[in-house]
Amino acid sequence: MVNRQAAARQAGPGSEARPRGRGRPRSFDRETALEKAILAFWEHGYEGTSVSDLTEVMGIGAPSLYAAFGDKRSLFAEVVTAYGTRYGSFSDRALTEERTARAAVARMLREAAAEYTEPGRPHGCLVVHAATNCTTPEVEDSLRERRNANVAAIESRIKAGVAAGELPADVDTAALARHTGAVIQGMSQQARDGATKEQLEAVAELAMRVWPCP
Amino acid sequence: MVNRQAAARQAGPGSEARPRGRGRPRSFDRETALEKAILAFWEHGYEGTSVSDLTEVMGIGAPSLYAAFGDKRSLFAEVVTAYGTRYGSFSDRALTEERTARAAVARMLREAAAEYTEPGRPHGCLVVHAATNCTTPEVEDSLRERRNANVAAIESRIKAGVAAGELPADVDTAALARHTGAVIQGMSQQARDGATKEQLEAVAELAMRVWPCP
DNA sequence: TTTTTTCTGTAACGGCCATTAGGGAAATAT
DNA sequence: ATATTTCCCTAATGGCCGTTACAGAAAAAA
Repeated sequence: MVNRQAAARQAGPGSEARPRGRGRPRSFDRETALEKAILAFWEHGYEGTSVSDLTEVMGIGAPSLYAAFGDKRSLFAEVVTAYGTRYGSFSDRALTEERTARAAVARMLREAAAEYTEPGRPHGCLVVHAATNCTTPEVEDSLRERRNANVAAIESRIKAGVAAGELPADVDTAALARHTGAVIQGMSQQARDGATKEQLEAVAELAMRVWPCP
Repeated sequence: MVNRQAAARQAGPGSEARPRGRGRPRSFDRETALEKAILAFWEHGYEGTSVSDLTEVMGIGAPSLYAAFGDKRSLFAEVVTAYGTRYGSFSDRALTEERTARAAVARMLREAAAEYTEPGRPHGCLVVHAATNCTTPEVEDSLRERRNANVAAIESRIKAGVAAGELPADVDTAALARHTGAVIQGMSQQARDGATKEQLEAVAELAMRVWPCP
């Protein structure tokens, strides 16, 4: 019986290159299914997305899901990682590619305004919203650690800026970093609550006024 | 059978004064039970708190809960209202009691840092976190409306400040208000993620730098 | 072709969810 | 005292949860 598209036999790009096994190959593209799972978890959160929801949007049966991704927890873990590389990388890029700490943070905030309101996909940030009030503490903690790591990365970039002489030596790097993290997370919440790209860009621009004069 | 404390016969203070009915009075204090429900929903969110959890912390059976508060939805609605008056009123007080818009917002942010990290109770704001990724859209929307109403109240106070000549007439009141809302919501998230009162106060103080010089 | 391996679909598992029916207990009113 | 009203406890409801046994289909290897 072939009631679903039997496309992409060869295990889509980016999948762990299995040694071309002997049996029947899976009939769905793993990466495409993972993308659907990302969107579902992004929009409805970890507990708001049932396995039933997942099998529906991924277009596969429950046994196929468990065979390809393990249980719900490990699928979510993979989703979070893939989200980071596919949708959350703007943050790291801003921090590494800009010449000054100030420019890095300004770009990070400006791009967040666009990313969090991009049409055709869920608003806001998966890492901020997908595991709030989670019955499974490990899941909630995993995203909390990512958020705190993000703040730490911002502080580390700011410290580098201070070391480079861009900023006064007495600047409170920890407070500046936490402020940036709070603004980003607040922008994500605002995006979920209906704020537009332009409104968030105005917030981002305002937030940069806390920096010492350039 | 009397296995629970039979205190507070007279329907606690603040309860809707029933006409002193004829039958057996309820054996628990409604306000105390409601307070326990507030704490439970505050910490674990609407869907993260089961009716089973509620009956346990409230110290009553499920039928008593349904008789006294209606179903889970209406209990949550009452919880949100009571939370607003018992724990969330600092915001309105700051907006109405201070002489200038700037002082009002500064106090609001400063007090949020303390409220959101108060020991002995859940961190952060119930309105921000208790209905994220909710399977019941009405519940999620009800808190969203409260958040947006809060931003609107801030903007209204800022506009009054402009009208009073405290601020330049060309200030972007909407952006300033949304920025304040985003910072508060971000502070709430940071409090949930482990930030201390002092760290949040530093964020609040930084955030006030976006205001035009006083 | 036959054999072997893996995937897929059906259907079920126990467990927790929110909610409530029903009977007996408790307290007031008479 | 009895009658009346209301509450509380036990236990159950149907429904969805995440997960998996099982059987058969499909494709590769021999």
